[in-house]
Amino acid sequence: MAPDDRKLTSRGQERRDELIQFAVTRFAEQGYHPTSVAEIVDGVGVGKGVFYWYFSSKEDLLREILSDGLLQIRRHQQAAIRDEPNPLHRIEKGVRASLEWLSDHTEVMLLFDFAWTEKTFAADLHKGLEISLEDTARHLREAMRAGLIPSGDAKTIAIAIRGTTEEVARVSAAGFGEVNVDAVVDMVMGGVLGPERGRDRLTVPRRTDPER
Amino acid sequence: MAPDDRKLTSRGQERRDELIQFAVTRFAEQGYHPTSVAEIVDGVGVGKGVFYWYFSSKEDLLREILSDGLLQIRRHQQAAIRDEPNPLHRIEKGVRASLEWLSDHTEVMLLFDFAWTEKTFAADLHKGLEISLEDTARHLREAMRAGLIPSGDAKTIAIAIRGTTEEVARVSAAGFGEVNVDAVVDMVMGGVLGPERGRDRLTVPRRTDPER
DNA sequence: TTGCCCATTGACCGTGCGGTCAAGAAACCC
DNA sequence: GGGTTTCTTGACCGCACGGTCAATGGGCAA
Repeated sequence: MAPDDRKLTSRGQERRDELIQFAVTRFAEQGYHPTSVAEIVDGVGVGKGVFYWYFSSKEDLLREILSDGLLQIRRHQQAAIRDEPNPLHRIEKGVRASLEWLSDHTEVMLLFDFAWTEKTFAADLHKGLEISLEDTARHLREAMRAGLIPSGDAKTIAIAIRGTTEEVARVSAAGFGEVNVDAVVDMVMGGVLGPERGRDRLTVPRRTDPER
Repeated sequence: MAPDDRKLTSRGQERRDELIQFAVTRFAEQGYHPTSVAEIVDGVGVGKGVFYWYFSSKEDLLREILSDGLLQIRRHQQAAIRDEPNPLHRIEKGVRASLEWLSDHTEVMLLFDFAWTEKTFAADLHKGLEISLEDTARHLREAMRAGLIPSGDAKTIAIAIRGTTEEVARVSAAGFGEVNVDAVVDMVMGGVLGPERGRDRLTVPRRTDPER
C-alpha cells in the first residue's frame, strides 16, 4: 500500500510529525544529501522500516516539507492582508507577515533555497514563485492606478520586494544579527515610490538614447 | 603530490579549465550531489584518474569554483565603482555591475545558493558576505553623512540591496524573463531615500510606543 | 636516443547509501 | 479471547559512489 493514502491513527500522525520535524532540523543543519535516512530514524529512535511506512522515499519527504511550507507561508500572508483595502498597506503587511513566518521557520527557508538548486525539486517551487510575484505585482498595479505611487515595472518591483524580504530573513538566520523590520519596510516603501523626487541627486544620469 | 601545488603545463591548464567548465554546467543543471565524478570525466571524455590529477576531491573542486567566483564578482564590482566620488553613484554602479556579472554567470550564482545550504561550504561564503555588506553599508553611511539620503539602518539597507540584486538575477535565470536593470536601480535608489516624503500615504501608522 | 616528468588510463576497492521485507508487537474492535 | 489493522523491527540487498593506483603514453630537452 502506498504510504500516501494510508490511514493514520493519532499515534501514527505523531510519529510522522516527529520524523518530519527531526528531518527538517538535520536537513537544514547539514544539508539534504549529507543527511541519511539511517541518521533520521536513529535520531528519532526507531527502526528504518518506520520511515518507509510513512514516506515512500527520502525525496518524497522533502517534497512534502516543501509543499507544506509553501502552503503555510501563503496562508500566513493571506491572513495578514485580509480586509486591508489600501494596496500599499497590503504590501507592507505582506512583507511583515513573510518576515514573521520566515523568522519562525528558518530551517524550511533553507530547504527552499536548497530546492531551487536541484532540478527535481525546483520544479515544485516554480508555480509558487509565479503566484507570489503576481500577487504582489497586482497590488502594485492597483496602487499605480490609484496614483499612490508612480507607474513602473510592477513585475521587477515585486521581485525586488521578494528579494529584500528573503535576504533579510536569510542573513539574519545565518547569524548576522536581528531583523530590523521597520527598516526593511522603509526600504521597500521607499523603493515602490521610486527615486523621482531627486533623480538628479540620486542616480547616475541615464542615456535616453542608448548607444546600443 | 598534492594536486594543489602541482606545476601545470599549458595543456594541463586547459584540461583543468575544461573539467571546471563542464562541472559548473552540470552542477548548476542537476545539482552538486546528483552529479557524479564519473559523469564529469565521461562528459569531458577522459579517464577518472584525470579528475584526481587536478583536484584532490569533488568537494575541493566546488570550493575552488566558489572562491573563484567570489573573487571575480568582487573584482568586477570594484572595477566598476573605481574613481566614482559620489557614494550613491557607487552604489548604483555596484548594483549594475553585480547584475551584469550574475547574468553572465548564472550557473555560478546557483552554486553560491547551493553552498549556503550545506554547512561545509557555507563557511566559505560567510566572510565574503560580511565584506560585501560592509562595503555597501560604508557607501550608505557616507551618503548619510553628506546629507544625500536620510539617516537610517545602513546594514539593513545593504542587505536589502543585495537581496534585490540577487533575486532579480535568480528569477531571471530561472526563466522568468529579462532583467529590467533601470527598474532595479530605481527601486534601490528609491529605497535608500526612504518613504519619508509621504509616510502617511505609504505606510501603515506605526506605534511609537509598542504594546509589547 | 635516451631520460624525464607531466598527463592519462580504467579496472578495482571499500563503503555507505536508499530501499525491502518477513516477522512480529501493539492497539483496537467485537 | 479472537481477529484485524496499524505500526515496528533490523538484517539484508544491490548498487553506485568517491577515491586509488600500477601501468602506460607522449612531448620535449639534451
